[in-house]
Amino acid sequence: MELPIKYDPSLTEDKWYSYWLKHKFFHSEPDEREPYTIVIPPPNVTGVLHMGHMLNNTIQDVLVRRARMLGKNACWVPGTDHASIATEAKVVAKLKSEGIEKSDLTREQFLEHAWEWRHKHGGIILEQLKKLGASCDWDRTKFTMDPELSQAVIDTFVYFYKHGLIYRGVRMVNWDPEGLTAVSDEEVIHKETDSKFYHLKYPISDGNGNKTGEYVIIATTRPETIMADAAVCIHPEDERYFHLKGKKVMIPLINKEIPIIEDDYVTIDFGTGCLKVTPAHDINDYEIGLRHNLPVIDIIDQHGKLNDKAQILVGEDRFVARKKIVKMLEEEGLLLKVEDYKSQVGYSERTNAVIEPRLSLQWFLKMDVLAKKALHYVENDDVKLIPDKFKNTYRHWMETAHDWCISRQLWWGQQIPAYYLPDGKVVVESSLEEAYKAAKEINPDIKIEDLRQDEDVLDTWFSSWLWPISVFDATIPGHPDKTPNKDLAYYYPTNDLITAPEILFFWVARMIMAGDTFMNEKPFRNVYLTGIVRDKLGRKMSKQLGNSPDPIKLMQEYGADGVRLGMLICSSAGNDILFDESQVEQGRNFSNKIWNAYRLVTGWQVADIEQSKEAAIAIEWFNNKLNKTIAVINDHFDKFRLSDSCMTIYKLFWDDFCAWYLEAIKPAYGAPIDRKSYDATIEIFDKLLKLLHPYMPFITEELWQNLQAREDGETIMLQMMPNAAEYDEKFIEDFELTQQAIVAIRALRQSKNISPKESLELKIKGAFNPELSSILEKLANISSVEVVSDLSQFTDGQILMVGTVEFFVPLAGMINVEEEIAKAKAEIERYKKFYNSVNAKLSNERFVANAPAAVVELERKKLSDAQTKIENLEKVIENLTK
RNA sequence: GGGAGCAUAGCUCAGUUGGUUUAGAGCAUCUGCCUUACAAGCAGAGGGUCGGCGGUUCGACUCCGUCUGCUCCCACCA
Repeated sequence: MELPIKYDPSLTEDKWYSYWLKHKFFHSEPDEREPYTIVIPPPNVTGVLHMGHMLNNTIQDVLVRRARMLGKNACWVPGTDHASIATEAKVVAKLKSEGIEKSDLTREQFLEHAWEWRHKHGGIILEQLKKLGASCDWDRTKFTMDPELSQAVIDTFVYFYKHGLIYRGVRMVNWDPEGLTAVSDEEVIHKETDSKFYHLKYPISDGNGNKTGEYVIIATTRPETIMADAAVCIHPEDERYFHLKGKKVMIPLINKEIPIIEDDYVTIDFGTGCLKVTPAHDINDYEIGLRHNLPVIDIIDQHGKLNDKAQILVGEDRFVARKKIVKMLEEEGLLLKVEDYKSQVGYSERTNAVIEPRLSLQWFLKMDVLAKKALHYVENDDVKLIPDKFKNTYRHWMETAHDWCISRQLWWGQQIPAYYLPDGKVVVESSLEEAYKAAKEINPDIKIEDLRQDEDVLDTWFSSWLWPISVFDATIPGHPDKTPNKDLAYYYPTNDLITAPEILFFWVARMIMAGDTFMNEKPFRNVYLTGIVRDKLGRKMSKQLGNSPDPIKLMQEYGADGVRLGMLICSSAGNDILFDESQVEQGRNFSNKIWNAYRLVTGWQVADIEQSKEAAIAIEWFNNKLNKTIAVINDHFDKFRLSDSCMTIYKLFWDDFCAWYLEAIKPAYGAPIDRKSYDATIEIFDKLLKLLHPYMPFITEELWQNLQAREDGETIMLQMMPNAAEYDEKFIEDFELTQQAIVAIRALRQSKNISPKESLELKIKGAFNPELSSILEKLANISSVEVVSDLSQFTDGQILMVGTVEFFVPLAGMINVEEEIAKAKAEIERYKKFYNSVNAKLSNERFVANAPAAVVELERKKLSDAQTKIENLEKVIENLTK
C-alpha cells in the first residue's frame, strides 16, 4: 500500500467523527468513576462559528479528551442560548426585509416567526463544532428555551420575588422613539455629533413668584427640556454663586419657580458652572434628583414628542421643539449666546434614532447579598480564576455591583411571571393558574381572563446563570430544597469553565450566585479565561471589519487538527491571541510531519536480525526522554498552561522523535529493521499518538487505527494516557552532550565544506560516555571514535568543545592556523571576562555569606569550568603554533 | 474621570514565590542542501543593554517608586 506523500484531512475527519458518534464514545452516564464535567458556554442559537468559538471550544475539547484518557467519566454538555436581544433583532430584520413590521404583529404571531427562525438556523453552530472535532455529549444538548429550562427561569423569578430580592422600580432606559422600545447599553452607538450649546438666562425670583431682575446663566444642549427642570444646581464651593444659595429661579417661558440646589456633581469650570436639573430626561440629573428629592416631570412621550406636561409646544417633535423654543427664548431676550459644540450622542443601533433617556418601570434583582457571597467563592479560591489577575477586576465589580435590571422590552425570551389585577395589584406565580389562585385571595370575584401578564421578558443572563444546574436537573432552580436528580448529584459542581473575560460579571459571577442559592455549592472549580481573538494588527475580529477568516474554510484548507494546533500553540490563558494564518499553516505542517513519520515507520521491512547498537541506545534514550517529557506535560496541564503543553509535545515529536530518534534507528536504504527495534518504535509511536490525541484528534485516530490491527469499536479516544514513569536523568544528559557534539561536527563540516557523505575520525577527551559512540558514528558520519586522555599529540585538525569535553576532528591540511589561533584567542578573552565577573562575585564576602550554599557552589563550578576551558584553549593554541 | 492589566529577539509568547539564565521557545530571517519519510522538508547560523529613569539588595527580567506607550472594564460631563 503506497501512502500519499501529503496528509489529506478530508479523507479522515468526517470518517472518524461518524465513527465516534456511532459508538457513542462522547456519551456519559453517571457511574462509579470520578466525573469530569464541562458545560459549554452556550453560543447564540442563531449564531455561526467564529474564531473566538474555535479557540474556546478547542480548549474545552482538549481538556475533555484528556480527562477521558485519564480514566475519568468525562461529560461535556453542549447547547445553545436563546440570546433574546440578538435573536429578536435578527428576526425583526428578516421580517422587515419581507415588508413586515414587528408592530404589525401580535406577540403570538411574532413568536411563531421567531421559533421558525430558530428551527431553521438554530444548531448550525453545533454542526460546525462537530467539524472541529468537539467531543460533546450530543444526547444532552440543551437550549435555554427548552420547556423545562424556561420553567426553571420562571421558578427562579418566583423564588427571588417571594424572598424579597426582586422588586419593581423606576429606571432610566435607553429609549428608541422610532423602534418604540428600550434598547440595551450595548445597542447604543455613541457618535460624535455637532450640536449647540445654548446659554440661557433664568430669572432669579424673590421666592414669591416675582422676578428680582437678576439672572443666572445656564448652558444646555437641550433647551426643549427646560419645562421639565426641577432645579438649578451649583457646586457648593463655587464662590461665584455663593449669593444664590437657598434662592429660587424661574423657568423661562413658563415662569415656574424652582429651587437652586448644591451638589458636587457639578463641574465648576464646565459651561457656566450652573446646571439645570431635569430628572426625567437625563440619567445624571435623575440621580441628583433622587439625592435632593426633586419631582420628576416627564414631558416627552414615547414618540419623542412633547406632551401636555410641557405646557408649551405640546405635540411637537423634540427636535422641532428645540428650534422653536430657541426662537421664543431669543424673542424674550433670554438667550445669551449660542456656541458650537461637539458631543457624544447615543444613536439606536437598529433605527439610528437619537436615543432618548426615558424613565420606565423595570424589574430588579437585589445584588448586595448575592454579590458578597459570589465574591467570597473567588476570594478564597473555592472558584479559581485562571489567570488570577482577574481576581482584582472581579472583586472591584462585586464590591460595586448595583441591582440587576432583569426586564427587557422584548418578546423573545421567558415572559415575566408577574400578573396584574385590574386594580394594578400584582401577583407573581409560576403559572397563570397559580397566579389566578393567588389573585382570588386578593379579590374572590376575579376571573382568570382579568389577569394581565407583564409584557416584558427576562434578561438572557437570567436564564444562562442557571445553565450548569439546569442542563442536568431543571427542577432545582427555584426549589433549593428538592433533592437533585442522579445527574446533577453526580456531575455538579462541574470542573472547568472556559469562557471570555468580558462576561466574567455578566455570566460567571451570576452562575456562582445561582449555584450558591440553589445548590449551596459553586458551579465550577476553575474558570479558564481565554483572550479575544484578534487579527495580526491587533484589531478585534468582527464582521464589520471583515478581518475574520471563515473557520469552516480554514478547517477545509488546513484540517481541523491543523487549525486546533495553530490556535493552541499561541494562546496562553487570559491573553488575547493575535491570529495569523501562518499559525494554522504550522499546524498543518505538523500534521504532515506526523503523517510522514508514520509513512517511514510503517514502510520498513522487518527481519529477525540483530539489533544495532545505536538503535538500542536510541530506544533507551527516547524512552527516558519521553518519561521526562510526560512529567513536564502533566505539570503544564495542572497549571492550565495549554500552549506550553502543546509546544512541549510538538517539540518532542518533531525534534526528539523525528530528527533524532528516527534518524538514529533508521536502517540503510532498502535494508530491513530488526524486530526488536521495530516493536519498540511502534510502542513509542503509539504513546506519542495518545499524547497528541487531545490536541489533534483526527490524525491520531487515523494513524492509531492503522498502526496495528484493531477491532471495530476500539478507539484511541478511550486509551489510557501514558504515565510519567521514572527516567535516568544522567543518561539524558549524556545523550544531550552527544547531540551537541554532533551539531558541532555538522557545523564544522558546513564551514569547511566537507560533505556529510565524507566520514571523519574523532578523538575525545573528557567525561564522554563511550556507550554513545555508535550514535556519534551514525549521525555525524564518524568512522572511528577514540576516547583519549591527552590530545596534545593531535595537531592537524580542530578541537570542538562541548561543556568541558573536547572533541578533536583531524582535518589534514584544511586548517588555517592563523585564523584558528585568532578564534581561540577571542574565545579565551570571552571566558576570561566571564571568569573575572564570577570571581568578583565570589570575592564579595557578603555574597558568600548571604547567598544560599547551592548558589555559591554553582558559582564555584562556573569558575572552575571557565578555568578548564581557558586552559584547554591555551593548549589548542600551543598545539597550533607547534 | 474611576479601576485593572500589559511592555522580554522582526512576530507571538515562556521565564513557576529575587540566585543552575552568560535571558529561552516557536514562527519568521539568513546560509547550504531536491540526502531514497516529509521542500508543508533536512542541516547549520545570526538575532535581545528584558520600555525609560531612580531605589531596595551581596545579587533585579523578577520587588518598590516614577515616567512613557498600549489594551481592557466601568462611568461619561450639562
